Amino acid sequence: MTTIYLAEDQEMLNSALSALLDLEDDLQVIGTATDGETALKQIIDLKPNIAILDIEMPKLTGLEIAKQLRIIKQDIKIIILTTFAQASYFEQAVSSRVNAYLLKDSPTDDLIETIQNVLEGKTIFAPELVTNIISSEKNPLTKREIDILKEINLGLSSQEIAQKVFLSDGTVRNYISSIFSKTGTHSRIEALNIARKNKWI
Amino acid sequence: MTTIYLAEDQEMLNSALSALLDLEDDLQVIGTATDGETALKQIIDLKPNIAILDIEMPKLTGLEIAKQLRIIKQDIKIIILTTFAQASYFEQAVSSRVNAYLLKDSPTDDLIETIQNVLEGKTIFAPELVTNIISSEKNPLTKREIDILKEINLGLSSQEIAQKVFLSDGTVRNYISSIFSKTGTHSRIEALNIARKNKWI
DNA sequence: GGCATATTATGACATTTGTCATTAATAATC
DNA sequence: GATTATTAATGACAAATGTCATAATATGCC
Repeated sequence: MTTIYLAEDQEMLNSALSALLDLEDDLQVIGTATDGETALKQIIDLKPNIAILDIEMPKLTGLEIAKQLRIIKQDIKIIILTTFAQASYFEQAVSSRVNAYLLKDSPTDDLIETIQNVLEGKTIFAPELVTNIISSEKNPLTKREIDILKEINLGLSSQEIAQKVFLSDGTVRNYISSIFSKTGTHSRIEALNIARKNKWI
Repeated sequence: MTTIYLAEDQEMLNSALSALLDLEDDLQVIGTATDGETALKQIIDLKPNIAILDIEMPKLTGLEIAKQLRIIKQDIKIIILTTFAQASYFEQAVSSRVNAYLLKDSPTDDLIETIQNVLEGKTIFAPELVTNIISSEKNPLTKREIDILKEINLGLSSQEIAQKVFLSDGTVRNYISSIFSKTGTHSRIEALNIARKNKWI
């Protein structure tokens, strides 16, 4: 009997998947969570054979959970299940030696098949990934620039940002200018659009 | 035997739910789709007792499907299943005499219970709706203003917008000024944030 | 030790943005 | 028929934004 832990923040999908997986007579879902923190604690506690992890969850992402589990060298197969074919996510998954990376854009049969394959020691990456991958540039912005871009995102003016982060108005404007040249843009909104597309903010 | 049609664009949830519903011995899923257009056609064709519809789908939203089905007076129970507790969605659902409105933030048991209740003629609205509803103001912007706001969203400058929509630069700036006063803001990014929150763009 | 990068700052400048008053032609509504 | 809302425009002005040159300090790296 293979034990499974499922972390997925959308309750409907969470309960539907756990019910379905439980129906397979060689699989048993021994726990589920809708946030990352609970998931990590319980996975360490319950020691399932397999963890199926969503990426975007409250408190802790699935990728961070995977990283932690590899650090403490827990013997577990990890399947990442996500909406996003984002290159940066994919790279993080590879570097955490995840056993499979599957898109929610696939049917449940694929998930069950993936579970079987992973159990046999195979590493599975969804074929759609190769074609649909959204290759985001690696972030060229410094910490300060990212901070300022986040304030821009809230709609603050240069002076408001200056006050909030304790810088001079001129300095803030210089940083913004630098953000523009690094993103190849000339306005706040363009820069925000690029940063959002690449998940820099 | 109750026949069900399921329209949900996320394949994983789509297949998980149809498998689960099919397990109930008084329910039968007679078709599913991942886009609204196909869904509407097949619902008219297959005449299921119940349609479970996601709102945000390609080509046609679940709410538009509901509206169409009411116009042609097809005898069908409609359950809207969505992530969003958006007041505007809710109102549209009510005006299309939808039989239930359920959040994906609920477990599958709730969905099955809702199906039973709807069959008995009850109208069900998720209790979380009442507490979590995101009350978006009704859109005070004119068509022209919305058009211009969409261009702003792309990061265009006043002049670029002027060229694109064949207006003078000054006129564009006047419209933007008007958008600000209607949204109670003083900058493009603030206005965009408000418009996004309220789903005006 | 030296080089590159990040952080912070100032001053100056052109351009853009946002505001306001004012005008005018169409619809749409009462 | 009068009133209101929408669309469109101009001119003028203050404020904000974006660009550039220049410079100082701090930190990490070869």
